[in-house]
Amino acid sequence: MSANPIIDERARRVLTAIIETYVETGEPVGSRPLTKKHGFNLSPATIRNIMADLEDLGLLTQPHTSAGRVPTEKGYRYYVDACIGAGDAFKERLTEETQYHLESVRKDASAIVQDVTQELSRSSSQLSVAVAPRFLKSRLSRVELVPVRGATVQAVVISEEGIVRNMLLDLNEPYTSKHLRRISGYINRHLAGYTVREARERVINQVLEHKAAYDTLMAEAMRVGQVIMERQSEDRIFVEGVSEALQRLKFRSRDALRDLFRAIEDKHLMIQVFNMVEEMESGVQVIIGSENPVGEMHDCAMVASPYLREGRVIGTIGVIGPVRMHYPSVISMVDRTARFLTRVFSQEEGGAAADGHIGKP
Amino acid sequence: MSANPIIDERARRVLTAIIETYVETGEPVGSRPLTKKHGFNLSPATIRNIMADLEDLGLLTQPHTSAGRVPTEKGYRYYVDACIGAGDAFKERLTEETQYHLESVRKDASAIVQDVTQELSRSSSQLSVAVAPRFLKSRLSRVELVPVRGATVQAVVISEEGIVRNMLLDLNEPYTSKHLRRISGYINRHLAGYTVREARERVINQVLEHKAAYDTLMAEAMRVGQVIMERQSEDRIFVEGVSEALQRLKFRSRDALRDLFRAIEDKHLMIQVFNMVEEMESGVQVIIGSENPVGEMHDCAMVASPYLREGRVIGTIGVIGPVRMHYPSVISMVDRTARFLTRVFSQEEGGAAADGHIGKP
DNA sequence: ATTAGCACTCATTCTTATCGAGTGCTAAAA
DNA sequence: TTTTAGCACTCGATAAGAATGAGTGCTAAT
Repeated sequence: MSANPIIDERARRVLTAIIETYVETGEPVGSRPLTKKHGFNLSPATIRNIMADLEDLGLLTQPHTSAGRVPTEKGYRYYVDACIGAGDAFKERLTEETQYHLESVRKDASAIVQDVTQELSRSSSQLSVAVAPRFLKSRLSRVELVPVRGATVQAVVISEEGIVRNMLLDLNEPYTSKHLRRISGYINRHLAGYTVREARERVINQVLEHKAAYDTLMAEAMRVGQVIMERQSEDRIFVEGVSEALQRLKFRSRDALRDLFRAIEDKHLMIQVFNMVEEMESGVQVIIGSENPVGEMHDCAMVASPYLREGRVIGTIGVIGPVRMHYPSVISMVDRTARFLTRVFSQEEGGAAADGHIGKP
Repeated sequence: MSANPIIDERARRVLTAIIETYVETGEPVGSRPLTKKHGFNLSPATIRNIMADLEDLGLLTQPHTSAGRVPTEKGYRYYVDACIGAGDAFKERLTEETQYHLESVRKDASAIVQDVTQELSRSSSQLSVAVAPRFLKSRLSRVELVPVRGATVQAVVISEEGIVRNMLLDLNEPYTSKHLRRISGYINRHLAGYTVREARERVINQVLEHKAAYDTLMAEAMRVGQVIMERQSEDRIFVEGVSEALQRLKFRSRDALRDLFRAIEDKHLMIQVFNMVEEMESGVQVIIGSENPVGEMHDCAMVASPYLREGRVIGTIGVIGPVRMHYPSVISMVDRTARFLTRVFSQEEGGAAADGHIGKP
């Protein structure tokens, strides 16, 4: 990860300096100004030679013959991989605020992620996106059915970690409370303790076994169980900080910007990207420009990290920003944020999944 | 509403023609092209005279001395008030699709509004916003408490219309299911049948009466009731169609665009605007440019309409677009959409508030 | 009351010239 | 062998001028 052997230390320092001043100014950086600002003990001419080498390696380009140098995507990639020291001065700042916001009012799992996403967008001044925790690997603890009216019931689904999801669903016919308890009883008996994935299989087996449903309630229970399982695995995506994004993301054309948002609004595309991040598994991932599988996102970079519960990935959070962004600080913020979510979802004491602390006066 | 006496019929026709071609082309419209396209039996010179009159009235301007005319905000206002016939050819189109989408999968109240907002954004190709139904005037039917873990419970709140809301909350201490039933029993006994507003008062009175809470459960119940009431009145705002908006909303500066989104992301400001719409009460409202109380929205227009349940306003839905927008069609779409929501929330049969029809194969 | 004609205005577009930051290359210095 | 100084060259960006043409206002004729 650290020492990339292609170029020597000096060239690396130059590359870093170029990228960092380019990120700052947004303008192609020339050799003379670079020597002024940075304390290299080298003349512009020497810098130019190094620049030429870096250009041969494909890490820099010139927009036109007589302009300064601009980093290429490959250049950013190299910079991110090899030039950013692990320990930087950007690590403070985030956590206190975030924690503060979360501690003050308790939320359910999705709301926590949404809040944190918003927080991340604010602190990074960037568009921020996340997928809500998925409970595919979470173990079901209990299901309660609350009659609403007619054949409609509200299902309250609780995982072993005390994470709650709600869904409205229609039964085949109105049942009495007593019958509803029977139905949820069936479900709890057969599915409690299993992950959503396992439970789904069990439901299917049960349905097959009891094809000629000997008990209407049992059949209803199985059907309800199935719907619940299907809904459980649905993904929910949060997008926060549109206004921040508008400020930062300068695009070739306005249409490109619109296409980006179209892509972001398209669940499937985002899921695709998030999956990519999760497959890597090793903390913060940086996806630069055309590395992104989604074409509409070729003009921007994404910094994202999965967050875990008990060692398993349950979701992803990250930011989308211009390729020309301040990676060290953003990477650090995303890392912190993902770790924070991991901590929240892993801590055992029940508070993490509650919404609405009744204030004691 | 219809006949505004300031200008005569012919001038009105000219104004309408100018605004409509301007909306179409986006360029100042001159006298000669206007006579070509439209079948006025008048020469350019005459049109110019009429234009000059309209300019004196403040309904038109010229960007510079020798350009065509452009409508002023006042011009749009006059056009909207006096020139748009009530019946137009734009009334078809929306309803079928929307209904289709809603009928296929059932949702809870907020989700319905969110879906419809998205639909409105798509069909109008505009940024679309809405406030979720507020139940301040809705009557409470029942509250159920489902234990989650420890002292955390999930409250399922059901209104008399079968509309459901969920919230997690922490009790003072863990209670058994039996005790929880007692607590919800108290709440249901004291608050069922009252509107949120009335219930809130009752809670306060109850608390005062039983200051030296003779029953812990009772005290807990009252506290829970209070929290539920407070949460019930919270507003939730939906914003859909950012990508559409980016396409349409051309702004003086990009900063102005960002400011607009900042304003939209600011709940309080949006609520302020929505309140304005609701106070008018008479169907679709058009807020043009600087008529908007929110400064950041001076560069765009908003077309919005409250939606009702049983004659009472419970929320608002609308679109935000450029001042230069095709008002007749947008007004019609917003109107249709609001009426649709009104119908959905007013229809008695229980389906409208259900989420998750269990498909019969 | 309407229209034709004409002089005038002024944003837009195109051309041309200038400027200057920055490079590459070569030859000298270290 | 590496670094530096010097110089010619490139090319975007800016500015100034000239031509274009759509559109108006005004006046006089219909």
